[in-house]
Amino acid sequence: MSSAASSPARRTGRPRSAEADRAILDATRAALVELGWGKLTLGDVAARAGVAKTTLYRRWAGKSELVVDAVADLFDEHLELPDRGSLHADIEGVVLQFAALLERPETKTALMAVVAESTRDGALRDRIRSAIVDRQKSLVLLGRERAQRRGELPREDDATTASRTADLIFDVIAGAVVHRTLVSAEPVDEEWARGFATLLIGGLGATA
Amino acid sequence: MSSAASSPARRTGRPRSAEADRAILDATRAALVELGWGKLTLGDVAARAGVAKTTLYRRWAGKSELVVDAVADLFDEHLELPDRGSLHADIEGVVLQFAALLERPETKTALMAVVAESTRDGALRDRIRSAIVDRQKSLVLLGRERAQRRGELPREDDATTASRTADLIFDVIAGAVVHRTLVSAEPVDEEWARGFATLLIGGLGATA
DNA sequence: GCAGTTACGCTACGGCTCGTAGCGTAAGAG
DNA sequence: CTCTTACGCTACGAGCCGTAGCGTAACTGC
Repeated sequence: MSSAASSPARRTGRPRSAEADRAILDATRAALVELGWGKLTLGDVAARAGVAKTTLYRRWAGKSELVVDAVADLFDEHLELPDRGSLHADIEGVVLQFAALLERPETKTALMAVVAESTRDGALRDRIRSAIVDRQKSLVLLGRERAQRRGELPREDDATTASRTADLIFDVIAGAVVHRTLVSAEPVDEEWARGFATLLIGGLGATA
Repeated sequence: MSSAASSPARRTGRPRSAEADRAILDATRAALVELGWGKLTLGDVAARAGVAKTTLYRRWAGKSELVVDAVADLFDEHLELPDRGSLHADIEGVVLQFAALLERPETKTALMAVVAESTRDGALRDRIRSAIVDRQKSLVLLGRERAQRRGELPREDDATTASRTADLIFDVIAGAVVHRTLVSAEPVDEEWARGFATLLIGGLGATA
């Protein structure tokens, strides 16, 4: 999760302070809330964390990488999806789950910014994918599996098309929530989630 | 469109050079392609445009405002939707239309960045809405109207719920395309557009 | 204990971008 | 021909970036 390379056997020398890691990530989130992405500076984060600026640069290559890790923690803690009994209710569940994370000021201001940076930085894009996107996606896959067990969705025969439609559905769900929240700047409340789930399950005909 | 205030009667003094406006916006798009949002500097844009930096600052308050206007021009020129005869085909049309704009390097790197900034700047959000989002939305509304004339969609009785579902559909379409392009970083080709249109019209059941 | 290794805090620095001020000049309006 | 506004140019203080150098702290293995 952090930038620390996967060095399972670091035998010698002074170990890196895990406390400093926590302090830096906490400070990053706090600075995001107060200043937003644009005015956030690494010097300020270091000062808030009570850490030298050099320490911060020894662990993260830049602003983007740091912020990805900082918000990834939130996705770790707040993503779970209880079984609500039906496909419709489960979709409402994922939607409200995503929305709750996106409405935090930390994530709201940070996510689009790092995605924007990632259009020119493949490594950053991979980091975002593994730290954030894939964790959202797992919720969608979980919901589909449940629906298949309930008989609400047919079991896929071909693995390729199954994966392709799963990608499609994920882009539709996550995209709609993100667009509603950040572009339209309207709240994703229960009413909206209900309407969206109805649309997704039944299609345009079902909205009438 | 530009930052020039709506002063219909500017009677006296030297008029602002429209040519400079064009040069600046062209230079901004070129710089976006070469450098991306993050490394784009206003001084560089001014130099490319053959214009003094002060001239640029007299017209735009900052990077975000300038970039919004620069990419808004592209949305002006490239958004239209020929009647393809059916709702399904028209949806594919909007999707490919959006995607073609989003796949340009200028817009790809710029749109998410300004949206990110807009989360802390209401004026910027309004500017994005009127310059970009509303123009996309008009395509969706046009497609719905056509479908209603063809009898593929029912005419709405209540204006309030009609507007609400239109907003929903717009967020779903635009959000899915944006997410597919920028987050999943996969191409929006005709195959994807076909699958998406099928999903949107028929719902999850129709994908089987 | 003691040497070896790595992380930390601190200071300082060149380089870049920002956004503005001041000045003389260019271009239309009346 | 004068008034008014825009332009190009230069210069500037301010802030942030990312790194280097140094002495100190923490932990490991002999």
